[in-house]
Amino acid sequence: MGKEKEYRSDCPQYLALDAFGDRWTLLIIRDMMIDGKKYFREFLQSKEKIASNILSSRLQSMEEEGFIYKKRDPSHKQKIIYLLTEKGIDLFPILMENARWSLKHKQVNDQDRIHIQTILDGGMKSKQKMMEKLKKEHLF
Amino acid sequence: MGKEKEYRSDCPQYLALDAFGDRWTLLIIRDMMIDGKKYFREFLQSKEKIASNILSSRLQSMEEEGFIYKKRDPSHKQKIIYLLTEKGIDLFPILMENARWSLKHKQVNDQDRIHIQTILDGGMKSKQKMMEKLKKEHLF
DNA sequence: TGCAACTAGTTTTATTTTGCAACTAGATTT
DNA sequence: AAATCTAGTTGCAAAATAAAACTAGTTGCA
Repeated sequence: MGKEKEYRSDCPQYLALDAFGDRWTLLIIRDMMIDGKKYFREFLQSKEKIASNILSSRLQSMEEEGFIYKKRDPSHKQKIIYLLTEKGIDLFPILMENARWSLKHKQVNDQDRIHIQTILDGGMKSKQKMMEKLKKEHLF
Repeated sequence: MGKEKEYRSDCPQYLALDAFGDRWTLLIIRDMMIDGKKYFREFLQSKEKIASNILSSRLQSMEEEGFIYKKRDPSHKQKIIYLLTEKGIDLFPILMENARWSLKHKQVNDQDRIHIQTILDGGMKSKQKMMEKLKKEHLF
């Protein structure tokens, strides 16, 4: 991992998008944060139907970027558990702002609308609570 | 524009990323919101050096999505002014959360760091003020 | 007035990313 | 023992982005 990544600029926006601005990263983070998914097979089953080669590639990049880490499942030799790092958990506010925007401008399904609205209605307190919860579940 | 866009899911995250999750949209929005750019040539000159065919294509998509609109420049028959709609201005909080994340996790240039930190330090009030300013500048 | 520089693109070709579907070797379940 | 599961891998196709050259018209300036 001696390869230094090349950047087109050092602007905050560019650096953020460079880290997680591909088509799938935030969707995988959502699967982990909102739906509690942690296995490769579970991510494959999301509604958006990511291809396995793309999932494999994204998970690797996300690990290299420091958003997630891998753990063996003690109950099954083949199963890998994917967990969020603190850096990954720090993406939660971005997911929330994305969701807020969608609630205002898109036709969102009712279940998600209620769930997201509940978190948003709780303000900063609610957001921090969710993040603390994620830390408890993911950081060992 | 009778073509109904197809969606892989109705999840808020997916709908948001479908609308602005490509490689360039938020960078162009940044150019408009943060750097006050409004002409094609100006966008071409950003540090990330977008290709003109990509810029042309993205601007069209952004207009179709309802983020921006075009206006003739009264002083020059060829010049087109690109302006943000309210829907586009509603992307500002997302840019701010992206920037916050970068300030924490990436090596951001000092000038941007100071500017972004100032806005973030002002909390909700500061954010709303920026958005009101954008509305005054862009909505006619 | 004529030419250079400018305007928002457009075109062509190349590269990268994503998509689709089938496959793999090993582990677990029936 | 065979079927099903695990996290991938592979090969090819489609879509998005990248790079560089080009275009027709407008403006500025000598």
